Amino acid sequence: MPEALARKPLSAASTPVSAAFRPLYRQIKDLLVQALDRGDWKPGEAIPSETELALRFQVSQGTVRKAVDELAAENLLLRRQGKGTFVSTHHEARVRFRFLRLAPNQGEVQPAESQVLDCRRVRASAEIARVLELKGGDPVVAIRRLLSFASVPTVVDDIYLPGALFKGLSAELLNGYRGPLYGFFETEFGISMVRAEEKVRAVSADADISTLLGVVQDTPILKVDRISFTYADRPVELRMGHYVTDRYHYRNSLN
Amino acid sequence: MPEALARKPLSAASTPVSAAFRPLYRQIKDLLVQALDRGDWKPGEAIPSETELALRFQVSQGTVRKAVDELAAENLLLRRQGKGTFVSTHHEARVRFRFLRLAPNQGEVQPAESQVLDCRRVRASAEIARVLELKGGDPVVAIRRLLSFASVPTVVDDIYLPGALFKGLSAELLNGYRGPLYGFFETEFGISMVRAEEKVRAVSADADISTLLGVVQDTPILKVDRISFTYADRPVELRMGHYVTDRYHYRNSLN
DNA sequence: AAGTGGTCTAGACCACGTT
DNA sequence: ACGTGGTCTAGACCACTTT
Repeated sequence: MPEALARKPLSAASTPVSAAFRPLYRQIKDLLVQALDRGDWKPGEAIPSETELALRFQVSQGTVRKAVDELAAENLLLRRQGKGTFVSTHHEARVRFRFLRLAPNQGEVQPAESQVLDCRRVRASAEIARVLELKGGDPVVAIRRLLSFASVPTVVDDIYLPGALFKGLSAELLNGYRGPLYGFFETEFGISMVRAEEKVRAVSADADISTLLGVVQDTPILKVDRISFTYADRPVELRMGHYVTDRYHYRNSLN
Repeated sequence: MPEALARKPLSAASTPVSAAFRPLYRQIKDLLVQALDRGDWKPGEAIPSETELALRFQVSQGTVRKAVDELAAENLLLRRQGKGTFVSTHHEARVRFRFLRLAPNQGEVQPAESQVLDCRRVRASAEIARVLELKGGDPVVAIRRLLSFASVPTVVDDIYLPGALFKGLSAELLNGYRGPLYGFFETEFGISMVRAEEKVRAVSADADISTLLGVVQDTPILKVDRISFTYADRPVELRMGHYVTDRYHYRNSLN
């Protein structure tokens, strides 16, 4: 990790043009993200203490604090008073909750049962290549899975992953794993999902989907198209979800 | 505005039990929210400067800063370097964007044309009373409106408001107003929508809705049930939206 | 030049969890 | 008792906007 930071980036002598002014704490934030991206500290682990980081970067503790504050606000880090600051992991209900917006109309959230129906390696279509920032024809892993709650089929997900990042991924591996998919990706492939964008639409269930979900054809289905990003805002997953929303709904907060 | 703040709330002598420890900046934050709720400063106006507030509350500027930081993060306030800190208003595209999640599949966001179809005063059903924290039978304003983009009908909203807060609201008034509904509520009734919770489902268009939206019956419709809250987390609007999502989608970010 | 928010520092002390 | 994050302070200086 580099030590000396520019306190006056791009504004030394003649040009006080601060068009690209970048505060110290933001530079430190970037360095921390890079470290996370490199895997210097694994999900679930503690990062060095604030005083330690302050020493390392040669800035005051308050400056490190502000960088960490922002990363905690973005949910990349998790602060726990008295214990330390930890790398977020999908092996926590709290994080999982942010990525599964489906909630029951009544009662408590049930754990989902996941069943992988298909997992094959294919070549990226133009559309998928564009979204995942690959070249057309690049290898891609295509997964179809069914999520059930209390044995009621509720979600069919079609998932596309860059083949280069998920070598050796198979239906057997996936079905042998208990727990959230993103937790699996994290521990088995070192890929942390950090953020996602979703587009939600109402569509009709086609023959395929209606069969899998056990509903009559043309039942209204909530279609959720998701692009997930890892640390440096690199897209690493395209997911098309089909939700039955008679007993469940997609929850959202507007702030 | 009260001046003296408890620096050690509920933990004076014998019991250092900080079960209810409340930092200074949070107390100040609460005072600021109360002031906003009272309407001490109107949407769009500047609040006093940080140094002014620090003086007023008898704390350091940094403590005021932290309170304002949180309110800015929650979008109640808007900081503008060199100019001041302003009360958020729905008369800004930036704020409106947060509350209208519908975006076109292609092209830029168009301004919506709003047409109020109905506005009447009714008595709250048990369900509506529960959500709006009223008594069953309390007066409620019921509005039905149609949103169109480039003359294409796209959204039907059924809106319910507490009658006591929206006296004199009528279809004429509503239709005479250009701009976002929440901006209208803000300037005409002093009600600021600050936060909302939504539940999204896929349903079939019934006869009513399909006619209004110009689609065939049983077309899949995105149904968006929203509860909006004003400053002290008081619910002040129940809204049931019906979106046609062939050319538009509901966008969302997972962080 | 003056006023605003934004950054950075250094230090004191508190709350929380672990040893 | 110790180490962690959390709060609060006071002061210096920077960046941005307006006068």
